[in-house]
Amino acid sequence: MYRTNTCGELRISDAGKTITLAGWVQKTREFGGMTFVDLRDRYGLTQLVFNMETEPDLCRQARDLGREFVVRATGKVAERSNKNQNIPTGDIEIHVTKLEILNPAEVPPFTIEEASDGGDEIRMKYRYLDLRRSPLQRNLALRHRMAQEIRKYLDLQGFLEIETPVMIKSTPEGARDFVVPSRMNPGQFYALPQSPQMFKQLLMVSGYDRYMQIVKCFRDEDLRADRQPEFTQIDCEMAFVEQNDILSTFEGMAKHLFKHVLNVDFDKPFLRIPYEQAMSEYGSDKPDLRFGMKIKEIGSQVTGFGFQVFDDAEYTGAIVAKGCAGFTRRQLDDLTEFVKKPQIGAKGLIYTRYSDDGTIKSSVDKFFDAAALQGWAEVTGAKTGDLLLILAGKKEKTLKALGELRLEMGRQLNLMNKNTFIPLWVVDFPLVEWDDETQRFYAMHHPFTAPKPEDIPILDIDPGKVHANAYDLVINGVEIGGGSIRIHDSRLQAKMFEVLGFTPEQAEYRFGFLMNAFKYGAPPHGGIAFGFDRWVSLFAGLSSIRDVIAFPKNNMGRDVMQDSPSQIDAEQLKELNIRLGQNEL
RNA sequence: GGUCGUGUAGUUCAGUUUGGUUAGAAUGCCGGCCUGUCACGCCGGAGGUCGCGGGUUCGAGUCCCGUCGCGACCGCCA
Repeated sequence: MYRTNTCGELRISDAGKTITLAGWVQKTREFGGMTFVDLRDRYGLTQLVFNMETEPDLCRQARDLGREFVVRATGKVAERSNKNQNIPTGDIEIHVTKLEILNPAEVPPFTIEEASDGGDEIRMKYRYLDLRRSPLQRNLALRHRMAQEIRKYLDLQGFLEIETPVMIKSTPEGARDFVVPSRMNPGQFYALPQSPQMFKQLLMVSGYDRYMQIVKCFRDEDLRADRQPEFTQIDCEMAFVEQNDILSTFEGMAKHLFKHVLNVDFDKPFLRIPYEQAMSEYGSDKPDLRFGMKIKEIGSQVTGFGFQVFDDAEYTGAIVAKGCAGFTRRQLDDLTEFVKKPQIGAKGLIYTRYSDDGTIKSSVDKFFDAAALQGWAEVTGAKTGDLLLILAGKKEKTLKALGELRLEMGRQLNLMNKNTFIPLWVVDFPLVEWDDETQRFYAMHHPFTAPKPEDIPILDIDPGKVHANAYDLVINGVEIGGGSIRIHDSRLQAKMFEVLGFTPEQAEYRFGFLMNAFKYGAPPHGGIAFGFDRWVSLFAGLSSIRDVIAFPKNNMGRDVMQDSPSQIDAEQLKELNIRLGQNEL
């Protein structure tokens, strides 16, 4: 046997046993007469002891060990005279009788400990070293645990895990595709799937009425801390269901995960909020409900006083920051700067302080008297001691800005505890959105999403007003997953393509196989897909998904360890029938 | 495509506002001392194209222009 135990399991009850451990040297501490070595593996840290008086050769050998040497040590488990409360193996140590260096190591560029001294860049370059650290190992173990629990739950619900192809047909709708040239079919390309959307719908047509897959998806779009070019979805589809069947099945899955991974119970059903309410109350389609501070419309209260900004505004809204009447001029200026950033895009910020001493002071006192300001308090629910923050402008933009301001206040006031989880369903999304640039409607979810039956009559007249049977699971302001009931009627699907501005020929070229399939008895069906990486990072309390992916890419889509993407030889290009443009040569 | 931040020792950073002698600290590394450490301690040492290129200047880590890397965000992501 290579080793008899791991570095995390020995306890005081093992004292006296002769054991063999193998692992990495984390640190050596040398004294005149003795040497301590911390030996690490995936399971923990165990202290090895060498005594110069009793075993001088071994002790000298131990002193030559460097950080991250791979060693095997045999010895006797002994109770420590000085115990370490901080680690699980802190009551024991190993009196080593045999030490083997399995592999020496160069000095690593950063320390491989719980908290490394290395920054992101160097740790990404040496990802295999960073992955040795316990925070990363915990994250990947959490990811594994969650994947197991998901499969366990869905298996019990009768879902089949079915693999779908990775090389598929390119569909220009939605995100940009990554493409793969076909050597055997010169000039033609596969695409990597943005999701297995059409395949899972075909599986419904084929009668696999409960499908699931934990699957890689690929989107060639610009990245963020929570977006990678390749990412993992928990992809699911069900036949013979209505929206509520799907929501309750996957609410069950979410609760199962919370219970069995974090030991968090939810006794009540998740809140369900229509899209329009989410937008009007939180200025976001993924509201963070860990705190209130709802947006209140105050337009009718503030117009007609001769204040141009309000009088001309399509919309005026406010949020109440509880207990913030004491904000300094400096703090308010900073908030104004915040909302004026181009990313937020507000023209300015108006505020009213309802001070503890009863005085009311606003940044627009010239136009509004105390009675008017008191009226605002009544409409918004602002009390003595509160601060009212007001934005005005175009409705949609102003709501989004208020939503950002609300989140900023939530951060400043520490209202976002990462150990509190408030899940909700956002429902009744619009079916399509208008794009000014290309002068056409785009599917908000995807082109197979079913309109709400009661809205079908206005699909021709006013597509922008049609609601969809589409839903998102949102937890703490993070969109964890989303899905819809699908269109299973080929005539309605054809109508949908028409609304999206496809000619019948274009629809046939891109989606013909799906529409054909629907002619042969498609069951009513719908599904959902979850961003697995985001869900793991949420459970891990992290804001970047990179720390829950073993080998992630940076924000330019590069793997800085492999240094990919990279050029390929002329020979390979020739074989693939690809000629590069002048810029790339 | 855009906005912002950042790049100095193996590593993490200070120094840049106001240009001026030999660019510092901590940690890691190497050597010495130390028999109960576990962030060990003490003494000593090595270690720098200040991202790269150009410009201004008597003089540039510091100012200007360009460029590259990294990070965050907006657009984008059905």
